[in-house]
Amino acid sequence: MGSNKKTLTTDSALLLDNQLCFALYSTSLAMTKLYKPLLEELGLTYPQYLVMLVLWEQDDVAVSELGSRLYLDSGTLTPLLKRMEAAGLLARSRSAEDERRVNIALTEAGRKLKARAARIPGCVVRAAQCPLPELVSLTQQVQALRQRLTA
Amino acid sequence: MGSNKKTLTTDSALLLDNQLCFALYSTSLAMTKLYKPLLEELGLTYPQYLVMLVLWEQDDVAVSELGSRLYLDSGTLTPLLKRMEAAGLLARSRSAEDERRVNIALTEAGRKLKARAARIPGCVVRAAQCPLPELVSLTQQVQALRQRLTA
DNA sequence: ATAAATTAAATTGCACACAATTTAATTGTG
DNA sequence: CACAATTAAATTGTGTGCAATTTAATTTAT
Repeated sequence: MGSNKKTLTTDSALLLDNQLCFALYSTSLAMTKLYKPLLEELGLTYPQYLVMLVLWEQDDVAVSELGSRLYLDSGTLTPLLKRMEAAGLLARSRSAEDERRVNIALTEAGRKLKARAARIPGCVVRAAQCPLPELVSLTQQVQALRQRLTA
Repeated sequence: MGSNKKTLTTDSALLLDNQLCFALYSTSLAMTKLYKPLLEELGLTYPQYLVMLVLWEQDDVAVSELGSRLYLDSGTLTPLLKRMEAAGLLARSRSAEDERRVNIALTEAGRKLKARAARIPGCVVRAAQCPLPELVSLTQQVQALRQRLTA
């Protein structure tokens, strides 16, 4: 009985649909697909949109600052920011005080894009077909989990 | 006042930390990083581990079946499965009944790997520092969201 | 029965993610 | 002051994800 129970437990722990990690992974990818057509109108990919969210909150930040807000490293951000610079959304410039740092600042076109992005959150909430309080609660639970995982 | 309220609402809707999508995205990436050292011992990447979870539940499935279980397409799965075949974990073979299909079957080494993977869920739950019932509840909420998004 | 439509994988091309390394600048220590 | 340690970006290489297309097999409709 004892070993039988252990086997059952082990098996159920390896079931795909019992995995929180897979729920997060597949739902995050589904979210990205939902954003895709909305962001295509703005000429942004989903990670680029995240960069814009940071910059619309606080312009002129270092790459490392973007990285700590988004949990991404320079290996991801450097090429991504170069593409966004080529698209005319932002400018990359070495900091004068600390030559190691590269500051990222929105261009006028980048700032203006915020107005066109304003409708996106509403579209997403509608697609989620879920009461706003539940979405807020779910967001907080997932953030709390992230905090424990990155601690 | 009316336009002021609208502006405030729009702004808060674009705050990074109010985005469920970003919570899911960043937490999913954090989860993947948590798995990385555990899976490295087994010679698996995280998406490859997901393939193994499916195959340990049901061996000998078509690529399309894997895709619908994992919400991934052949563009992702084909090269991934070729790497797993090269690693000796599974075999790819054209179906006799339907020559369009490619069946994926575990090798003996692939089946045996399940025993070594058995300890992984426990490690992850421990790292999440979260009561099991809460993890189960969160999993179900995220799955429900995925269902609404993919509907 | 056969042409058109559909389906299943594979392929191609692009954009992430990230570990590991490199380069360059700054900080800390004796 | 010199020099080791640290820090910030960039680079390199591997492995996803996915849209769009291609190839080949099967199904459907006529």
